[in-house]
Amino acid sequence: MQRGTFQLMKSVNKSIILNKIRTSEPISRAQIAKDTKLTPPTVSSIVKELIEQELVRESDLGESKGGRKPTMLHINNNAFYVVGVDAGPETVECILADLSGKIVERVSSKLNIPITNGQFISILKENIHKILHTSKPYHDKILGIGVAMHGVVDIETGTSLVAPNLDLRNIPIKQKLEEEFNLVVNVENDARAMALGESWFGGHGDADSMVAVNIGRGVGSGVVINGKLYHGAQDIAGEIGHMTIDINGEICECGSRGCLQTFASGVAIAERTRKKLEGKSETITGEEVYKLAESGNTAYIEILEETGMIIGIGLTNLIHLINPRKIVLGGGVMKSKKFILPKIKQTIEQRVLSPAAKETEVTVTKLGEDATLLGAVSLLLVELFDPV
Amino acid sequence: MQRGTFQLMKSVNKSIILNKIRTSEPISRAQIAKDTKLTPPTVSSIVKELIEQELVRESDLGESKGGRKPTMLHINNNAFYVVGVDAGPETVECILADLSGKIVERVSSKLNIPITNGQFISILKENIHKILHTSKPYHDKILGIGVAMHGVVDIETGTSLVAPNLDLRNIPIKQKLEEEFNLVVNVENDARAMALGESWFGGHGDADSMVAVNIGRGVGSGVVINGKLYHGAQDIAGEIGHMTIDINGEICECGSRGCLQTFASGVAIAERTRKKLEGKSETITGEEVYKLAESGNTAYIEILEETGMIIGIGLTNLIHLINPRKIVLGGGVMKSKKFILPKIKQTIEQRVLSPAAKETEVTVTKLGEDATLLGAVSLLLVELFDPV
DNA sequence: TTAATTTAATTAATCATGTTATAATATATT
DNA sequence: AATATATTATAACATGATTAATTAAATTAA
Repeated sequence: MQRGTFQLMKSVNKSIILNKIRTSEPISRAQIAKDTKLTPPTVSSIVKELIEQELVRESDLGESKGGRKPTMLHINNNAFYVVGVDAGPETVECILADLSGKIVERVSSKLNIPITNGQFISILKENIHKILHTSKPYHDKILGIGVAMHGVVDIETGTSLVAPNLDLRNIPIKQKLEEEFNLVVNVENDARAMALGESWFGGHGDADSMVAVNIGRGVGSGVVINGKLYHGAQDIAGEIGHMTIDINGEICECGSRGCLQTFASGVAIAERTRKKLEGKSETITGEEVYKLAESGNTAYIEILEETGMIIGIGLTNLIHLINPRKIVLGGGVMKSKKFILPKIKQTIEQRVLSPAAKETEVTVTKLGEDATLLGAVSLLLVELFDPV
Repeated sequence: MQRGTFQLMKSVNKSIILNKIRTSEPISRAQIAKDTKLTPPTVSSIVKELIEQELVRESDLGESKGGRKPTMLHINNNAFYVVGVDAGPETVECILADLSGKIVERVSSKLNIPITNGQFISILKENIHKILHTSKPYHDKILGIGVAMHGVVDIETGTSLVAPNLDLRNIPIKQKLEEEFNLVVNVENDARAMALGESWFGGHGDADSMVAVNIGRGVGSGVVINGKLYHGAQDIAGEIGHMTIDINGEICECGSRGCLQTFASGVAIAERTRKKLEGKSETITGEEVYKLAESGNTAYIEILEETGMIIGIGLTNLIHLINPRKIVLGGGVMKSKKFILPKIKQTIEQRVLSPAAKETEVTVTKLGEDATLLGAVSLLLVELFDPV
């Protein structure tokens, strides 16, 4: 357990002030003191340090409230930059972003499967080199590299233990990239990174807890409690995709029956459509189901609504167990939000036990395609803003 | 957020030391310093305070390891006492326990249903008065009253919002008892209290996370993370009983279909038995199923094994979402552990995704009948030992 | 205008509490 | 007996929050 030291005391306060500025800028020293209950001298001295570190800057004076005008404070978004990598099952995307999540550089590559561990690492390196090459002016301001990797990740060592879609195992991502770039590297599962990015950049104020669920090729989620990712004892907390909701259901790729993923993933929706509506040999994709529904075809609308209902059941189970303040949904399947989201909400409303918890806010991510990339970036920002 | 103050620093260290003594007594000051990384003077000065507060006492000298003999420290279990109340659906039990959980007084009453809010409060008061009457020597050492109440509880106000089996609502337990006894009163849901008691008294060392599941009349659970109960945003975290595991299952009393509770509770087991094995009019209780299984009747054994398998599916969902270090099972149904527990373990082993998480330790509570009562007691001990 | 009042921020003195260094004590080993 | 080592205590020091006083700049009242 963390000892009580002077450093602890200070870094707690520093983190409180920094986050206050981040979430409420522009804000004056006096206002920070009022809101955080810290005393004015404490706020002043810490702000002074933050300004010296260039993390915070002063701007023009604010409006007076019957006395001296306050000097307003802001985060200096250009103080530092972070490299964010989204290593998905088909592509590697790579960005350079500032502290506000503004993307200043972007490159990407397709992955040619099959691929070896070495080739995969090479592609990561190549992309990051490209980003660094085109962004020389920022070089001494780069905090590190955040990698959002699909599959199972060991966070301690930054190793991808299982990357199912690439059919790779035990890729020492952190080690190889730290060797190559001499920068701090944090690796995290992609759904979890997305959750952190959502909590960081999604404009959720200081919601104490949040779960972000990615519904696409698979179904994954990340749990954020008090601004930090909750991993659980063996790093599988939030593994919602293989939650059994139908003990007699279809067999899942994991070997069990009736996992949420066998109903809700893009592939599963397509499959269900085929069974219900088309001849067995017919092929249809999730995307096409959405388009047909969008064009007003009620049979396809029903399929999507049913999907929403089932996702709602899964989320009700999640609410009953984790009871987060907010749930944020993302991923390809949520492109059909028009049909799916209302049913999800309705199902939760009907099924959640406690009247208070029925209010759990369920929304679709506003970060769109870049949610995971920004999540990768936030893997490093958390260390800067919440070092405790 | 908690500010960084000198008090914080100190209470963090105090709590570290107190818990170290609690979990490792007898232990010397020097050993505490080594184990906790605190410096010897810090340990000495805090221990001095703890001895002055009578929370800690010195005993005889320990064995020398080549130098001065260490003076060993212990928790002074008789320094304080706590009243613990288990307000179940049929009875009210009430104990006085010391800091080690040793029960020194015990009384209980049957509840005659129907009952009013006023009558219920009266019975609580009556029981607590009895306990206090027979334990006068301890009076000035009583820390407070912990109440484990079945149903939905608002922890802030200490109000029982819904007590389904008594058919009562909005009972202001905390307020009424604080008025009557002028002692601190903490109220908590019974399954959660049991979880805290298990983590406190169950000999789990310092497992970082634990879920205790009560399977009896209903199915409930409590989640303990870092020694503290995790409540979630609206106090329903751990509500495992109404987790849907069969979207096409039987209708549950909550209105949904296929909740875990419709398979695993004592009543549900009896019902399933009737459907499978007996004529419709036949009545059999969960207890009888166990006895018949115990006597070697394979049909009944199968029913219990099936129950174990289903509970295993529910727990697998829980592991995937919360991923606790340990799961502890209690409640009436676990009397059939001989038949149920192996199947639970087997199911988890088969279904959990990550090899590491398959190792999640699943055990039956060692606290037995008193788990919930000791949980009620621990509601106050947490404040004493972990004030941060 | 000028003086009084209010709000903002800084400075200096103080206090709480952990850390470092040293001393005191008791025991085991040689 | 001499030396080394473990345990605990004490004194001097360092860190960083807090309190109180001070300066600064604006608004409001006279």
